[in-house]
Amino acid sequence: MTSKPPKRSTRIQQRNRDLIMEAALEVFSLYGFRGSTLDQIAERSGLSKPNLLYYFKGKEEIHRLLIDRLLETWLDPLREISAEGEPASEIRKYINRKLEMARDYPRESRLFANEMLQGAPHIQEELYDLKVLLDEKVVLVRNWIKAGKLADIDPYHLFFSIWATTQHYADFDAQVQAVLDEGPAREHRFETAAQFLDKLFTGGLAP
Amino acid sequence: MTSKPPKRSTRIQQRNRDLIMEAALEVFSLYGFRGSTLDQIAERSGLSKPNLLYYFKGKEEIHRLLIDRLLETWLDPLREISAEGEPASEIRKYINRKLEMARDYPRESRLFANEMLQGAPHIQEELYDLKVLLDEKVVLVRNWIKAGKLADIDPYHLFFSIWATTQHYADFDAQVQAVLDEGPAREHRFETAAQFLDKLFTGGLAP
DNA sequence: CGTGGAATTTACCAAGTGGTCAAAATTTAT
DNA sequence: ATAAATTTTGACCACTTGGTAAATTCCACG
Repeated sequence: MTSKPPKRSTRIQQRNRDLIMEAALEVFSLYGFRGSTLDQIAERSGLSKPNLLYYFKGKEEIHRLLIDRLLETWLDPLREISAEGEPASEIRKYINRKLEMARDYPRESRLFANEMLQGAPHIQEELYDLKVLLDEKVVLVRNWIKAGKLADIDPYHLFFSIWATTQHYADFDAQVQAVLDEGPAREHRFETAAQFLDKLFTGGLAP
Repeated sequence: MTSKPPKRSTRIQQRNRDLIMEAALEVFSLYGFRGSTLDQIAERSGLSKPNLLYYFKGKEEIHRLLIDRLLETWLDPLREISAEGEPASEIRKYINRKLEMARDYPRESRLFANEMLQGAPHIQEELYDLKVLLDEKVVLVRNWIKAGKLADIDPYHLFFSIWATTQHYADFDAQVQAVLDEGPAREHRFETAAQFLDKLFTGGLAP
């Protein structure tokens, strides 16, 4: 009955868990769950395979923890959309934050995309949480529309289009880079994208 | 030196090759190249694994043929954008065709997405062909802008946004369906999407 | 028919896979 | 320093993987 002391994790545990998660993110985001191997993760992390499995129960657990960690921060920008702000600027802010995330965390975006492509087998619950939060914001947008502050568009598809256009720069980066000439066009693609999306949505959402 | 007669393929060959390609599309589009197995493809096609390999040299060849076939038709809508037509309606037509393809050929879209997520390792050449064609259309759009028929936006990113928003409904269908309430909203998602995208781009591209 | 090529199956690899286990090495606390 | 706890490794294992070879069945044709 005596519960053992909290057993706080040591420095080594912290470091190695981080190393593994980092390597796993790299691998899973590239090949998806089924296409990734523990050997790849082991090599990238600099640890041996049995050593990985000393820190995590198995491949599934590593993947699940990655997805959990991802979803935690993924929805932050959506949460921050505020009913108080000016509609146009709230949406612009949201687009910009999403675009920054695509730029700064492309692997997380690809991990998510991989999961979606496979039909989201591991995150049905989390998708429900997303729905609840989204429904809230949809009401908010509907009110903006009713108040004549936004064009009369379908809010769900508005969010779809924002997700699609911003995450595209992470998920399809290979295509984006292949198509843009090397040099400034390629290098400043995120700035140009920000400008373009700003114009597109500003014009497209004006009442 | 005597070249053998053309050796036209039999009915059985035709049928089985089709069966295999169909099954392979299903599997590859879900799991990507590394995550898919010949056994899965064999099972789905109703043939035995050695029988698959009687018709194709190996996993790589099947995948490559699928990608080749995909790219052949993938660019058709882009090719059809005409300098003669009205800018706004040409772009609207393009968006609608792309959306129809996402609806009718979601597996092809996901196959492409999988390839992109992994950095497009197998289709660097084809991406160059895409770039050539796209550059052509970019000039066209630039002329429309110069003529004052379109807002002054970056044409490359315009195409990125069209690709992203339309393919989203195939690639992220799991998310789209999870978020939309079951019933008409979910069932008519492509019609609603068409309406939304029409408004978004019409408004966003008006000069 | 029956026979020669086409199609299919059976029985296999060798390499790669996720995972286990006990022993060895190392770190930590006393 | 040394015992205890933690960390790491090497040797494995059962199963899956892409692929092969030979034997067998099927089938169109004279």
